[in-house]
Amino acid sequence: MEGKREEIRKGPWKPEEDEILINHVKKYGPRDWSSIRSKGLLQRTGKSCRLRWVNKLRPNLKNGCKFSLEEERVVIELQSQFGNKWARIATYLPGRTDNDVKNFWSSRQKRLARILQNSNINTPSSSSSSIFKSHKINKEVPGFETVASECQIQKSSTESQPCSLSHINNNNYDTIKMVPLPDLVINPKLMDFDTTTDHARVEDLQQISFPLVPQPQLDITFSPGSQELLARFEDPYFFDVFGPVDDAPPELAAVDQQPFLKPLATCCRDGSENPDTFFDDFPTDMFDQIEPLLSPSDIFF
DNA sequence: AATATTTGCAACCGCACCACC
DNA sequence: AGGTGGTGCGGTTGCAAATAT
Repeated sequence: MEGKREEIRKGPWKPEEDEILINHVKKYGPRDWSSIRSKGLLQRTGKSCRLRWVNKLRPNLKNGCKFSLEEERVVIELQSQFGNKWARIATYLPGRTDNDVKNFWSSRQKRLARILQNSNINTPSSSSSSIFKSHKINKEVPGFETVASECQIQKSSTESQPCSLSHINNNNYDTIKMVPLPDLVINPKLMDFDTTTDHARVEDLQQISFPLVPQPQLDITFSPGSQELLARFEDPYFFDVFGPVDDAPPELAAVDQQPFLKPLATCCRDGSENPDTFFDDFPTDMFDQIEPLLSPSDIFF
């Protein structure tokens, strides 16, 4: 029937459709998307064609390749500057689309939220995997809408010390910038974790890179929620979540000569090496009862 | 090994903006 | 000035793959 022929196709693209789209772009350039359908080449909307081209078919895309450390750093920094302007942020990342950046950020937010979640259930027994049993984060999770202060710790010295927030502050790190938000959220750059133990290791802390995200230094007035979480840093059991660190290896002393940022590797379709991200070693069940992270832009702009 | 759960990503939707008529 | 179509953007959803139990 005639109506049937006019039906608009949705869903995953077939290779044949991709080919038609590519040929169209070769002939006419990446424009006139609607004409693809009006010419009967594809039963896709112009919008759908454009999206397919921009996100998957365009040359030089880094499809199927994890964000490198440098890319992560750029996204974090630009997101703090521009907010959720994914298209704009993507222009700073060759081979990445706004969709890539958006998806990356979304995943990151969930991970961060879960880290925080775990930190919220901090009891001596809380590090058991049963308590850490993970769940998909969604809007049904109580408190999901609320967020918090961001705690950013910058490393500058490397003395091996028993670790609590105060120790980090006094001995291992020069500054702790607290950015007031409704609740408290730990900056992802804060810690890396031993996947076999659910524990953060001091050596990991020492090697984490700390992108310099420009943020205003503010007088701190914590919300009750933030104060509560901050108090947990002083709680002797707090690091049951992040792991014991007072048995840090002596070789830590040598770490301070290491660059903060690991060398970058190029990433790509050809399968070349891509460095692990900060989150690679996070146990998947680290976060629970999450609260989402507000972007700095939500707070300052 | 089978099943359940989580994660990452591709694609869609609704809205906004702009150019053209 | 207002209507229409094309395009771009950000948010959301659904599904397949990966991972956990």
